[in-house]
Amino acid sequence: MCGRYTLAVQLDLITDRFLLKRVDAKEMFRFNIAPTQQAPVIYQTDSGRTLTMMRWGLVPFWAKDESIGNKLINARSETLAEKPSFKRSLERKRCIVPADGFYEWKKSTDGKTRTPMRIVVGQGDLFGFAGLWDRWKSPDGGSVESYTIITTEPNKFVSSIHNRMPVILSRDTEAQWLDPEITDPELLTPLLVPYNGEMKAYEVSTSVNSPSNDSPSLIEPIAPELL
DNA sequence: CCAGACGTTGTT
DNA sequence: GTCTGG
DNA sequence: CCAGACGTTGTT
DNA sequence: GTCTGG
Repeated sequence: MCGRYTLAVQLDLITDRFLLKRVDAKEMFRFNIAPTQQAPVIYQTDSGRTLTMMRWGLVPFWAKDESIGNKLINARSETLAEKPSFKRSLERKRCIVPADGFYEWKKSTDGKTRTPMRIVVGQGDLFGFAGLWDRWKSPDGGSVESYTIITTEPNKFVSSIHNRMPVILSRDTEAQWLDPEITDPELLTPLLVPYNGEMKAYEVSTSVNSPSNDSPSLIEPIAPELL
């Protein structure tokens, strides 16, 4: 599944790649985005595609407190249309989560050790995860925007590393995913399929294990060869 | 009817 | 072992 | 996802 | 808010 990812690119590149109309975020380079942290998310507004910072871990609008978000960091594509926590966001609050890589921990055959791998698309291209978001009003009057990343079964490449993978939207389905006119789950879930383009993966340092680490060295290959 | 949960991954 | 926090 | 805590009474 | 279980 997807519990860590990277976004180490210039904001201009994100703006160009996703045709953004508004950018409500500062320049940043992230090498270890972890649940509960703030990260950039793209969603559709009246004025066009907007990028804004949200908390990773969905807090549905009806939640009594924020803590439910700690559990809702992923949503299974196979069932999200039926889940109370995701159903409404699927219809009305879909988003794209920009990234340039994600981490999966590959278990050794004996199951005793887990090796972090960084997986990238193409030649390390910028891409978008399929996500859902929501806005939660806190008792003190503030509001919290949060998101979750949708998962699916792995494609052939990722299956050698892990048994789930995040949904990476193909470029030509991104507009449909963000289109507010589309609200029928039957039209949306077919977009949530395993990525079918080229991917690469390489081993990285276990320094990535700790969410408090976030430096360029985390994405350096520690083994000389790409898979 | 009301009360209580609302999730995933991974492991067994 | 299981839950919480980042 | 992984890391780190997991508790109470009482005192500062 | 909405669904499931008692």
